[in-house]
Amino acid sequence: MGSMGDSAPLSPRDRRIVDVIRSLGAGEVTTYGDVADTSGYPGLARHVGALLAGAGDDELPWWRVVTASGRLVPGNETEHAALLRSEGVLVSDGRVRVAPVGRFSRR
DNA sequence: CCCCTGACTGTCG
DNA sequence: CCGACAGCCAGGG
Repeated sequence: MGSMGDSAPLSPRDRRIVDVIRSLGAGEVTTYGDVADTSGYPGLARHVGALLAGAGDDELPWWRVVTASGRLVPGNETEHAALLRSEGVLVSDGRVRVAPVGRFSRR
């Protein structure tokens, strides 16, 4: 087997999306659509979710990405909420209300 | 090439 | 505010 750090051969597009997600800082919450748009692929919000679903969370802060309405990952809301709260994000009823930084920060 | 699925999104009642 | 619906787009069978 190869050395450590080798991951699946992501396409340039997926690579770009992953890069954007990795650039998110603690307490910075954004949306699937925003990630897709920032990556340069508007309209691929669903693809972002599919990518996170199949990617390893070892180096990907998947918890900092939620739906446009603030909904957390279905089936994993408890863990998701815990991770967000540990970064200072206000989560209520399985949904992000306010985050220190990002799309859900105070307006 | 056709059909179905999905960690999405905006609109409508 | 929330559920139902339709639109959108890539991936897999």
